[in-house]
Amino acid sequence: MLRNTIQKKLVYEAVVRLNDHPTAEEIYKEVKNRHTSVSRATVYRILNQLAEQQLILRIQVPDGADSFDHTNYPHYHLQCACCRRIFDIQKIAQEDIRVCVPDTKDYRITGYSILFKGICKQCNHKNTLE
Amino acid sequence: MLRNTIQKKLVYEAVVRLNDHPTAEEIYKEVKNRHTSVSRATVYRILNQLAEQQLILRIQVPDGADSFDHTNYPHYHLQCACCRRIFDIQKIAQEDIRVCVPDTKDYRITGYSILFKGICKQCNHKNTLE
DNA sequence: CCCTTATTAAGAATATTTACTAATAAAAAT
DNA sequence: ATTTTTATTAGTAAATATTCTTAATAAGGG
Repeated sequence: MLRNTIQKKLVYEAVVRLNDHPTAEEIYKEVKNRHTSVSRATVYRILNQLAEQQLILRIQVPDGADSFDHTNYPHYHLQCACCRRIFDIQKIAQEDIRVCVPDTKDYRITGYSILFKGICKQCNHKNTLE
Repeated sequence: MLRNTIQKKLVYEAVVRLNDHPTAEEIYKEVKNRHTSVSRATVYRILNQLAEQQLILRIQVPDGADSFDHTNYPHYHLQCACCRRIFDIQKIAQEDIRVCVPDTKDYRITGYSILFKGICKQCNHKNTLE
């Protein structure tokens, strides 16, 4: 059975506190600030465990380390091609991505991970010259 | 300007030949079979270049190396939770994932990458006990 | 309180990818 | 066709990201 440890509490709280889609390394540093002895491997293992339990969400990023997100409400993510950061974007509730693939008796679809690509608000406005 | 080299031809042909979503390492080995002197770094660089040109597609996989795919026709990908392999799944043409996020003047969406999770045909049938 | 065993710290190891450098070769210019 | 320019390459080192290993610790059931 899973045990509740100080380390798990610290990692989860760090993900919630850093609500800017932190990487494992950033979470490690944040945890380290409060509890110096925590090991990097422990943070990685706990992040995997929390993602497995769906208490947090793992975001695959094409160029670099995975990001993590506190899943408080359903939303998508956008990676800015310009500044490379990850942003939340709204979800239209009634639309579900699963309607985009046909039903079948062969395979079963249980979920998906999606990352939108584009230009964020700041970079978009910055590049508009006027 | 980009140059056409033997190495690029070999890498592209290997991706087309290995139509099973090979990793960079698998592509490297396939290329190596035909042209021993090709370097691993060259294969990685060319794969990045081809993906940039959208001649091939990069598939981000949560547990391991990226996969690549010869983009002959539009389709999605499914990773089997059981055997971990990547499979093609059909796309319903008239449905577009972009309708799932609202329009806005703030950010711009130029694309997305998606990976469905589930159970593939073989694993699904194998686990059905009868 | 004791026992079982999940969890941990620390660092080594692995996996994946990119950077570096001198040599090579594609294709533009002559 | 020859020269020139510079993108590309092989080979290796290095960087990055993550997991494994091991002995020690501690959570939580009995």
